[in-house]
Amino acid sequence: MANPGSSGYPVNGRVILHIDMNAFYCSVHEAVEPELYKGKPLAVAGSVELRKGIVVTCSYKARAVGVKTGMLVNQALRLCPDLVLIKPDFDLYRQFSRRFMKIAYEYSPLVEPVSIDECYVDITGSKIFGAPLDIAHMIQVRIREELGLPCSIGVAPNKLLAKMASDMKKPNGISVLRKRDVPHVLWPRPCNELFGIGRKTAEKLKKLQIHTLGQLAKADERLLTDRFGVYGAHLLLAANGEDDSPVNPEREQSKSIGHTTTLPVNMKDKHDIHRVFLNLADQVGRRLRKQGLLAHTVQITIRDPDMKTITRASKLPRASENADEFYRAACKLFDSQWKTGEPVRLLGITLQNLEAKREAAVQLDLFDYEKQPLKEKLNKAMDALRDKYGESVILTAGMLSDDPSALIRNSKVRGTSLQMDHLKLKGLDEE
DNA sequence: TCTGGGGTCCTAGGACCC
DNA sequence: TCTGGGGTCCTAGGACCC
Repeated sequence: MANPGSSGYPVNGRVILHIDMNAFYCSVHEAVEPELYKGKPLAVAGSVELRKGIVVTCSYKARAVGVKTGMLVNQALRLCPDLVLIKPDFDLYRQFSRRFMKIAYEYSPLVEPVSIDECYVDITGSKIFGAPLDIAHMIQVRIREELGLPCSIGVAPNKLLAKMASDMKKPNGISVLRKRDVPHVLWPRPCNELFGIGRKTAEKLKKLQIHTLGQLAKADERLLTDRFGVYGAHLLLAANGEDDSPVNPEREQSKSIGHTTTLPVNMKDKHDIHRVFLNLADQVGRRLRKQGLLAHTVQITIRDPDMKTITRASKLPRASENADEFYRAACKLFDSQWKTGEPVRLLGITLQNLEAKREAAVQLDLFDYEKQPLKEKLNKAMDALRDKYGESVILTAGMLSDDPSALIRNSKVRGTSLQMDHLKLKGLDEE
């Protein structure tokens, strides 16, 4: 930064924060139910009990004894016998995600959500709130006091360095990374520590005798572009700490909404498999409607027991928000692909090509003109019910079997099914 | 050791149209 | 009947991230 002086703001250039929530899922559970979880070694692990799951996130207490993300639950329990396992609750995480980003938004309108637990904030114009470090500190304190959640914040002249900075001190850290720090902080590190370089790219770089970020920063541009195309030029800039991409607050609309589930046991029966799709279609449909969107494309994912994964997609005749249309499209795709008797390990439905319902020119043909509004009302009624009473209040007929696939949806099914008729009637009357 | 579930972005080929 | 080239849409898969 060019002579930041006492203000901490550069004469030219930007000030970017990267806010990274620490052990987000576990921290949320700790904040919501401290009496159950506070100070204990925690792990959020996959929702399927009948198969060995893996650790999605774990608390720092668990990390201290060697538990890591991606580890098998069994293995984690051997390392940490008193590990508390928690099922993921993505609705809850999304709710807390919105709340911490709202706090950031009070300091600048330029907030870009990157994922559920991190965002960039461009505070170049936020001088009235104080120096960059003061703002970072205020945001961190407010997130801790108002939401009960820890976070790390990186302060830098661009997004890339802010992201690297927030990673340097966890939990509860605030780190500054300037351009001039790049040679001594970044360059000694291996390539895969740069955001955007994964295992595959790191391996390819190794073959070019490029092992550290310093070597990458000084590599021949021709060599990189020959090997990686446009991406090569980007790599060179990134290793030098250069990144001029803007903080883009216009990213709030999802590009896709999907659900996948690893089945409790490998499935071979078409009807069982279709039931799982009904379940998945119902869940993605509900999330789609919650966001006021329509989908043009339905994609299914099929994984076999050897982990070989394929996707198949098809475009709907017109944009839709109805689970039954997603369900039918998914089954059709599956049936056209699947050879009878082949075992399946995982199934998924992802809705793509999304469009805001408000802006959609909904084209109703004559035949559908009458029944369309009715279906919409029914969707609304069911969604309202579930907002009020929880996900498992209403189930479509196909989900009410005693086969294992019905349990994937929600383990609370059995507990609430008795109240179903009562709630169903009450909710519909209100509509 | 035998691998979850949520995403984004990019590439590439084939179909189709002009 | 054979020919070129550009553009768009759709689909499949790979790499990456959290």
